[in-house]
Amino acid sequence: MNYWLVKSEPSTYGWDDLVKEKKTMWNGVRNFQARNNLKAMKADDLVLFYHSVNNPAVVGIAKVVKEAYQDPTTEDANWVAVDLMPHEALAKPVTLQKIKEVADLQNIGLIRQSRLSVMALKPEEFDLIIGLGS
DNA sequence: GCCAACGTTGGC
DNA sequence: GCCAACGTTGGC
Repeated sequence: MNYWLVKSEPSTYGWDDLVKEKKTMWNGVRNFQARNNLKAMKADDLVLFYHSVNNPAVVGIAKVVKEAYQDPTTEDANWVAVDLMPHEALAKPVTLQKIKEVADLQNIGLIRQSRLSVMALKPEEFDLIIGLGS
């Protein structure tokens, strides 16, 4: 079991949209590092859902339902998509500000590489963030 | 709205 | 293959 974090701008596609749709195709990733992470996702892996730009915060937990396949929005075989569904909403959002206050979370991709849109989390990092949101 | 960080492109 | 220029992302 692996743990991940994906970012989305709520104005483009937010947690509420995912809950409403029950399932979404996570596509449009055009960055090699993020792509490699998408390819490494396995069914049932848990994915923190992070809102960027407006009130940046982790707002929910999603689950991988379909592993990487060719991104249907492009002919380019470099790019893949996965399918995600909502797993559990966090009782309260874990803000970026909060994450920055936790010493054990200073090494996650979110902090170190703020522009990466799909990143891996260690199990203990995942648990810490879930703990902050419950 | 601004600016820093970073990825990508293109000239040489 | 290097590096400057440029575009995009995301925090503030």
